[in-house]
Amino acid sequence: MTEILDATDWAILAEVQRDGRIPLTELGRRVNLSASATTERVKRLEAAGVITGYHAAVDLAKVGFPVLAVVRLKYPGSQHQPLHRLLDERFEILECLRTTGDDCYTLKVAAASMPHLEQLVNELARLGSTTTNIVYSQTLPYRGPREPRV
Amino acid sequence: MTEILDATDWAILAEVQRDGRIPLTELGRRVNLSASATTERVKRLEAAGVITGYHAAVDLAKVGFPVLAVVRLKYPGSQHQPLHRLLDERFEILECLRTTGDDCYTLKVAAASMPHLEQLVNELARLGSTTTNIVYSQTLPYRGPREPRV
DNA sequence: AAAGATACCGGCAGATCCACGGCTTATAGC
DNA sequence: GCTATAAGCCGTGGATCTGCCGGTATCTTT
Repeated sequence: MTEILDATDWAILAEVQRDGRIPLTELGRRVNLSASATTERVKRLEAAGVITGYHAAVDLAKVGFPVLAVVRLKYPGSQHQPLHRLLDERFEILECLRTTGDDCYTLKVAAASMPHLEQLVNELARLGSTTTNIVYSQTLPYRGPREPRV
Repeated sequence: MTEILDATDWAILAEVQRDGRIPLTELGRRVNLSASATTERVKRLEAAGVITGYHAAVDLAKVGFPVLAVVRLKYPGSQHQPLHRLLDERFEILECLRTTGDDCYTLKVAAASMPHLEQLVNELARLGSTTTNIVYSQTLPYRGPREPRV
């Protein structure tokens, strides 16, 4: 892996990010490559760690978590174990980013109801001071990276 | 669709969220179902919109975006078109949530370098006042929902 | 008790994946 | 200029998986 991606690699990434289950022959058709050449490209991208996996996306509301919130957590000391334990226990915490700035962590939390969210925030508030924002809507659902303009 | 998920459905969701390319026969083996029964379950989940798609995950740093930041945007008026145009144009914006609270939008932004991030924040700052936090690390990368404790 | 609905299983035809060897092009060294 | 090596691509064939079919067991409905 020359650590550089050409236009074909980016085209492959765009397709598999859009549809992770696209057959290799169809993928090859879209990027103008044979199926076997496409296979080699994909395997190389996987082996290099560029593609880290394939995952199904699940509608949170449809599985009983209609409430989504962003919680920022300001940590007084440097005790990280309690947070990690909470991440292990509370599956309602979907994502956790450690950031610069006044708030050390930014969390994405799913809840079944407002009381449920309140309870989750209470648990987080035992670790530090929290700031909670409810998500109205995903204006832009997560999308992966694209090829930069040249 | 009875609009309710049983334990087997949740087991299927857990597996396909972990590995979106798992063959149906192997999936069936893991959830103690035949391949055809598994197929029907998965199709039902897809048709009901519970599973919204399958996507490859890409390592941002490996494709040239080592800098990740959370930008909160406070919007003075209610002009949403400029933001939507920016979302269409700037693929470096990976996600955008509209939230309650002082800051109307929370964005996740990927950049190739600090100057690049600065430029992106400058563009966002033309729309409103911004608060930017650089992401040190993904303490917990996004994980999907799990079955609630009963 | 019979009819219907639901969920499951097994089997088969067709599609897909995967590993192999051969072909072409690019590069380096002599 | 020529050869050796490597990288990338292609086509093929066997193994696997998927999609569709009918059949069975359980539960509900009438």
